[in-house]
Amino acid sequence: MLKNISKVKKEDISKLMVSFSDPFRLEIIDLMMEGEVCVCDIMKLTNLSQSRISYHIKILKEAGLISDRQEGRWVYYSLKKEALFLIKEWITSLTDYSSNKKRCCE
Amino acid sequence: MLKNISKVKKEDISKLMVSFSDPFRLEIIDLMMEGEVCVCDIMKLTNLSQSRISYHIKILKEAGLISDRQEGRWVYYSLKKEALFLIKEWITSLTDYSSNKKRCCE
DNA sequence: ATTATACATCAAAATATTTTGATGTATCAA
DNA sequence: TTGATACATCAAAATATTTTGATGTATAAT
Repeated sequence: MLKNISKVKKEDISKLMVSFSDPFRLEIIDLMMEGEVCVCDIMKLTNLSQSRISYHIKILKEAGLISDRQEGRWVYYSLKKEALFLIKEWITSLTDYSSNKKRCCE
Repeated sequence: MLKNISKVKKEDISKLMVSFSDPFRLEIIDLMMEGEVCVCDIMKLTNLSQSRISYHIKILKEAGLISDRQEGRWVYYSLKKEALFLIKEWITSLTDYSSNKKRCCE
């Protein structure tokens, strides 16, 4: 059995994937595609409460998907390209290496 | 605001991402990279119980990540390349379009 | 100093997911 | 037709995640 073909660690992938597994987090990620956003931006553009947004932001941050930059009272969040590439690399290894092998005899 | 740049639907992505968000499902997916596996294979190669595996398989199937093929008493599961490519397309749109734009004035 | 803003954090409640063990169904072999 | 195997499904319990509303902290404006 070939296993762990990709160099990317499964625990890292799992955590990153959790980021994408919630529709509200996907919304937030979508907003971040435009560039930096603060919690107040997200509040304006979605109907999520402040603490709810902070909670999801925390998940994204702990997964390593976003970085933050404080400027006065504002904290600007943005997607980390390296994390995006890590996922891309992993999913590429999935598509590249996954075989169509049938069970037997063909 | 540019939004939903990728043609891929957010609900589809979210469901597919849920597939990857559990470490046991990642294990199962990993095994499927070799080709078709049945529940009994997964039982042998992991220490998960039969019903537990069936549960996770169901999640993967409902997300559209895997397909099944029955052969006598066995059901063989395998990754659907189309689903993998869908995810790849989506993550590519994320990396391609996400900007490094700072908040203002630069 | 006082007040307002931006956000984090907390504990409790609400909700969702996962696990377990039991039971059900279909296929096959004896 | 009886028994074994492979797997699905179910309900209950266990566990984890998410939401809410309140409170805390830092920054900045008055």
